[in-house]
Amino acid sequence: MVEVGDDSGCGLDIAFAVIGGKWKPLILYHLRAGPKRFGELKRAIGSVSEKVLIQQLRELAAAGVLIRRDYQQVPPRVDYTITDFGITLAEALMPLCIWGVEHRARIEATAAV
Amino acid sequence: MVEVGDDSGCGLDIAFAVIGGKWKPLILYHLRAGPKRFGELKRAIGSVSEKVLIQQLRELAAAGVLIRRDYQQVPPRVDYTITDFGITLAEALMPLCIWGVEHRARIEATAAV
DNA sequence: TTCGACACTTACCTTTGTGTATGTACTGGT
DNA sequence: ACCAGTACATACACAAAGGTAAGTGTCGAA
Repeated sequence: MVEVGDDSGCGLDIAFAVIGGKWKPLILYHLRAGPKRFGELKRAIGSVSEKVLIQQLRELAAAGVLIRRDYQQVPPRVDYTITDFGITLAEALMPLCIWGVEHRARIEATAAV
Repeated sequence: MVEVGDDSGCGLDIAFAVIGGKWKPLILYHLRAGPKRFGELKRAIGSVSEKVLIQQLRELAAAGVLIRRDYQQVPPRVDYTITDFGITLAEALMPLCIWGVEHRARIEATAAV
């Protein structure tokens, strides 16, 4: 879990305490469209390991941005739903999303891809 | 340097390829107000080490979000200025900043502070 | 009856990121 | 003569983050 650091004046440290984690922004992104099961998320993201996916889902749930719902069935059935609180975060993330799309070419040209 | 990963559909991977680094968002935040010298940034941020600050400044410069200006003086005088491109990124970061400020109390209560 | 799907868990290992400590070349102040 | 400040560089060390591979228990399909 990422920790809340020194007061930076702006709230960036707080935001990154929640979305800091390789796959967390992507998880939020995918959950905006509606609840997803663990396996669905895994396939949607692709290159994430099960261990880390679970771990980050739990941390996001602990922060209150999503909810884990267990249907108590066997074989197991679980899904994850974004909360209203989580939606506010996902929305704050959208401009970055858009920025990335707009500048993808430029950044890919710069970075050691 | 953070690498550009798989195409995630949204542009989040691109954005995080640029601002991924513990102090990069904060550097951008401080440079919005105008050019700053290395020492000024260091004092402004506080708990960053010189090594990492330089490193992240160079990476941000390589990505084109800021410019390093060397006055060729001795003792050395250098400052860092955000570019127009960098400003677009800093602006895309603002909603997260605001989100953090608004939800600071809630997150600090949740996190292991 | 063996296999895959489901949603995990655990132990271990590697990579990445960040920090510490020290050194450099030069100057201005005391 | 000595120390602080300037903007770094470099070697080393450490911790966190992420990945790999294996195992869990139950079910239904082949």
